[in-house]
This record gives sequence, structure tokens and C-alpha cells, in this order.
Amino acid sequence: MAMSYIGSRMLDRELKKGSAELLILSLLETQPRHGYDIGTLIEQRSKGHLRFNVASLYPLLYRLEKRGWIQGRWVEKSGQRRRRYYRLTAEGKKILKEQRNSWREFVEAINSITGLEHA
Amino acid sequence: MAMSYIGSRMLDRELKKGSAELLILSLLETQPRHGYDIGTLIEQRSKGHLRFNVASLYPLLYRLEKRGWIQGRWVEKSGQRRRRYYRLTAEGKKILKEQRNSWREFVEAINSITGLEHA
DNA sequence: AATAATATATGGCTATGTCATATATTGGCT
DNA sequence: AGCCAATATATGACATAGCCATATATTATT
Repeated sequence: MAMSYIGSRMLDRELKKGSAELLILSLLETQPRHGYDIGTLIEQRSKGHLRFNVASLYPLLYRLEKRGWIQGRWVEKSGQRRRRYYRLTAEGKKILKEQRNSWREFVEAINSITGLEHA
Repeated sequence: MAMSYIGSRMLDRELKKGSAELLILSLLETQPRHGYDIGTLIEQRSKGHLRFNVASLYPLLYRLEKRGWIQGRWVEKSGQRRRRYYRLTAEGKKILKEQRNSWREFVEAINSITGLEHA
């Protein structure tokens, strides 16, 4: 029944749903990357605050590819397991720009309501 | 089947899921308020950027009350439809503090990843 | 040989916002 | 009086997307 809410754990989980796409698109902006790389990068750069479960990450990559925002290709190298590298498409770049603006507006809106109510 | 994604509409929608609790707890910090008041306040203070559907708002209030974070009571006044006013409980204040910290960390984490990737 | 790290994959679960719709009251307009 | 907008709360069915658990396979380390 899932009875225990740790409060901020709950917040984190739900917030991630909205930011996952923006994170991935951002990381693919300058260079193609494979899934595992994206996952570890998010964890490292956020200093462990954000961690994506692989069961969220790979399905999300498939969705983004299906929508035409990213494009993947298999790369096989000797001495390495095969990897699927994703690059940002033209459409993806457009969406990234939109989502960056949207994110900024969202943060401002939340802060305007939650930051020191009386003010 | 929901086939069309407008990009940033998607981001907005999902992000709201994680911030709804924080918004409501924040608005109840200084004074008790009823549901409809909370809904309109969120819309006004965010200058229309955030708008909560009533079908999200009321069930959320019931959940928060069930968890003991807020406490509601009916108020009936002549010349007014009855309203249910919610106030923040001691537990709710604790959670609000946690969620504020969590929100700040979250924004920092996202910005550290999405803000100008090369840097 | 055993274990850890790398790398991708998926079925079932859960949480929560949305759409659509419903009920009631109050106030303003014509 | 009749109509409609705003106020105020309520709920069933649906969609989305991250999580848990588990699986497979390759490479590196002990």
C-alpha cells in the first residue's frame, strides 16, 4: 500500500518526471552520448542529488527517439560492449530551447509563490 | 492515444506533479485558506504560468490532510457557500521546511547540468 | 573462478495531474 | 423572473512516466 512518505523524497521523485527530458537533451547538445554515459553524468554533475534508474533512462531514450528529438546508432568497438550513441536532431534542438525557457519560467513561478509568503 | 507533444507543454505538466505539494504548503504557511482560494492564488501569483485544475487540487488537499500535514474545518457564513479552510499542522511545517530545501537543491542540480553544457 | 563495473532491456506497480462532468450557492444583468 | 458567470467542492476514468526487480552480456579486476 505504500504508506510511508519521507516528504522530500516524494517531491524529488515527482519533479524528476518533468525534468528528465530537459536533462538528456541538454547533455546531448554538444556531443553524442550513450545511455550509460548519460546516467553517470547526471549523477556526477548533480553531485549525487539526481540519480536516474536505468529502468527510467532507457525507455525515455526510446521515447525521445520515437518523437524524433534524438537519433541513435549502434557503435561496436573491439574491447568494448556495443553502445547506442544518441545525437540531438534539428527538431530536438528546437525542443531543447523551448524546454530551457519553460524551465526558467517554471522556477520563477514556483519561487514567486513559495519564497517567503508574507514578503 | 495522445500523440501530439508540444514540447514544453509536456515539461510543464510533469513538473507540476512534483511541485503541487510545496505550493499548497507554502500558501498555508501564514494563514488558513480554502481550496478555491489556493487555486486562484497560485494562478495569480504565478501570473498565469501555473494553473491547477480543480480535479487535481481537491484530491491533493484530501491526501495532505490524510497524511496529517494540513487540517481542514468547515466554515459556514451567511451569504456565502460553505468553505473548507485548511491550516498547516506542526508536521506540515516540518515537511514544508524539508521540501523547500529539497526544491532549492533540485533547482541547483538541474541548472548545473542544463546550463550551458560546454562551460 | 569470482566479483565488480559496464551497458542495455523490460514487466508490473504506483502516484498524480487531466478531462469531463456533477452539484450548489451567490450575484449581476436584462 | 430568467439567465449566466463566478464561487466552491466533488469524483470516475484515463494517461504519463519514474521505480523496483530482474535479466542478459561483455570487460576488467582480484
